[in-house]
Amino acid sequence: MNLKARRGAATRDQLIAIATRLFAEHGYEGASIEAVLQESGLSKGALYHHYAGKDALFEAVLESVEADAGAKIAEAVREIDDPAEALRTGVLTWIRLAGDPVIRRIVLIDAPSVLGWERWRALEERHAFGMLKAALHATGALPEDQVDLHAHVLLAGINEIALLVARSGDGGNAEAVVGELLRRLLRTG
Amino acid sequence: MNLKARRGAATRDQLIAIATRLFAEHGYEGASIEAVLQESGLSKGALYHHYAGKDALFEAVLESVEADAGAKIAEAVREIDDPAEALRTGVLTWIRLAGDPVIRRIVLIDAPSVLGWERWRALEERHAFGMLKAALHATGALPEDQVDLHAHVLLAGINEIALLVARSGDGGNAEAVVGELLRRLLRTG
DNA sequence: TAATTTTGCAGACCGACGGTCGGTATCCAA
DNA sequence: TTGGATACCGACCGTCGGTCTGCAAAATTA
Repeated sequence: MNLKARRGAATRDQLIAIATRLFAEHGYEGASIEAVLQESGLSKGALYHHYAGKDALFEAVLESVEADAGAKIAEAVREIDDPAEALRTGVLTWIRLAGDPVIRRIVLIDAPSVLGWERWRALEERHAFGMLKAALHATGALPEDQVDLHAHVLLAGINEIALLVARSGDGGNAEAVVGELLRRLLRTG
Repeated sequence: MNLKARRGAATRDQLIAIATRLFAEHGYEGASIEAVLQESGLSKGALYHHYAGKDALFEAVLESVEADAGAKIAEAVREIDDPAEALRTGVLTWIRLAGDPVIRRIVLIDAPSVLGWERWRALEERHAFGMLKAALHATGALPEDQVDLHAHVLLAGINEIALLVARSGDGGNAEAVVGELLRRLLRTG
């Protein structure tokens, strides 16, 4: 079970790569399965052998995109010891990554609508949201039972800022704004 | 120009009402134009005479839903003099309204994906976001040039809370959380 | 090595859907 | 009265997501 498995994995990778591009460019609705097949040179049978449907393909794309972003953030934070500083850097990295339409369109805009809020939340729990919660927890600035809620509010605010930054191109200002936002939300008082 | 105009308006109202229900129940993708026509007893010609396409119908639905919510919030705040208290009440009313799937699914989940972020923002500016900005401004708690940004972050956080409340059903806790959130975000320091 | 099963993939086919278009009836305005 | 605009009808079309049968090659078993 090796040659065939490798071929299958390669096919999946190819489909994910192409679908990621098309979903980011045209949105979920605007990107057609047939376009993915045409670009990949594969057949419908191949795609539906690996993915149950268009939404499953989208979910796989989302998973891959988030995993990628997560790795980059982990890398950016790797050598930072101070939890508060790590949190700040991680958030700013995330905002910078959201400059890429792949993140913006797929993760921030289309995902909740395509997967439904519940499935979307479950997936986020394993990625951006999970990381943020862990980082928040590490700072120790919040009571244990408030971490989850604050993470929600904070992530929502961060994502909104990311969209604003992407639109205005004013990346420089984001730093100050995020710093201020964190200070306000984390102040235990 | 009266009987015809009235008939047209009535037809539009009917389409909006039915489409609102179906969009809320099945989401934008899951709700078919044909289902709307079947329930209304109208023809395709009628619908496409009034609306340019499915997304235009959705936008009209969204407009109507937001206008409705806006009116309810305005009503809830009408006799409150203290701006800070009005802000708090308005926000809590909005969260309560988001208990309705019509608001949740259409406004909070599907809208950005269907309209695209830009068109969505422009529409929000005339409704929830506009009201919030005005309310924030009235409190005088923020420097003029920070109102817009804070309104974005605040609305994003509020909407997230609304979704959480809707899921957990824990409406009682929302009050305290929102109060705390407002206090933190508006504290000028 | 031979037989059998499983896996990866092909592509014809289908129903549903969003959207178009020519046509008709009714109302209003000149 | 008549010309044009408005509201609406419904047949038709292309596209899209999804299904199904079939097949060759690899893996497994005998």
